[in-house]
Amino acid sequence: MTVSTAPDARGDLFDPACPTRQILDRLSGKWSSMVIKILAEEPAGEVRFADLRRRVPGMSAKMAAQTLKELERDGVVLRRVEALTPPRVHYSLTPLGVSLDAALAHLREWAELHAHAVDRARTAYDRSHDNGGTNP
Amino acid sequence: MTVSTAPDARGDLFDPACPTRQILDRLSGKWSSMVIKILAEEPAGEVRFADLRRRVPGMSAKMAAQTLKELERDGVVLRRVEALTPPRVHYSLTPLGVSLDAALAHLREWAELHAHAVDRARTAYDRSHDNGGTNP
DNA sequence: TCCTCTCGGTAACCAAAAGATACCTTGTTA
DNA sequence: TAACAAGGTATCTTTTGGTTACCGAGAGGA
Repeated sequence: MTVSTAPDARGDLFDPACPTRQILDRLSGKWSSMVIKILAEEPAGEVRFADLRRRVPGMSAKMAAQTLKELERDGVVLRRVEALTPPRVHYSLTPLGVSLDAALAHLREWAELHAHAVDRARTAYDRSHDNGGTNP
Repeated sequence: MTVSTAPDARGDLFDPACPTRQILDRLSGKWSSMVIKILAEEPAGEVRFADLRRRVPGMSAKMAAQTLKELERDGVVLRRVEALTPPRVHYSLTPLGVSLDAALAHLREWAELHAHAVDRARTAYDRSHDNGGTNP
């Protein structure tokens, strides 16, 4: 069951047949896709908390914890705790997470391929709309 | 802080100047992907403003206008105005937009395929973390 | 011994952005 | 007169992300 007919549970989910919104909502976080990419690129598969933070410059501890918690809740990331005295926490992608990264890779590819086109379109739009020359 | 003036930010997703990140940021809007999907699925190719709003329940007029403007600026959406007395505005995907929709389709496919898995993971997580388990 | 640092977070507070709601325009039609 | 068409603007609230401080244990240096 994907929906429990609760329109006001999380804003307004209108189309139950379109889970794209929910998935993109997860991905819409500032750090989610980056964390997924880091975990996907790790040869050992596992990355420790502080290590992850070092690899994503600018991500605060709070955002790291929050992002990882969300991804763990979605079943995309696995959290493994070593109960040592300084507790070590390792994060890795689940198989689900690996497949998500593969899907995400298509979007990354598109972005890299068409970044220049988007940039050109933006420049042209700004020039023609934002009093670029027809306003003495 | 972070080195934001990296010349080869094109391959570095973790640089804010990376175009891939900007694209993903643009898509992270609440309505962008939905609008793209609506436009992509339209057989006639063009959708009118009020028509689009009717197909996306919950999207306010302001957000519709704002989202469409952003997408138009990115060169993904084309805006055609019929200068009638009640002005008719038609929106359609550009070829760039069509290719973006194709990339997005992979993510949609993933979402539809794994929506139940994500949902299950969430339920399990909530049950074991929130208050379902052992709460001392 | 004391001071500090590390690790994996959490809690409180704060700024900014996103989004929603309400009201406005302009001209025609019912 | 009201409604519709396609928005614009203004204000409000919610969400998001960032900063700082803190915890509780262990380890290292002075």
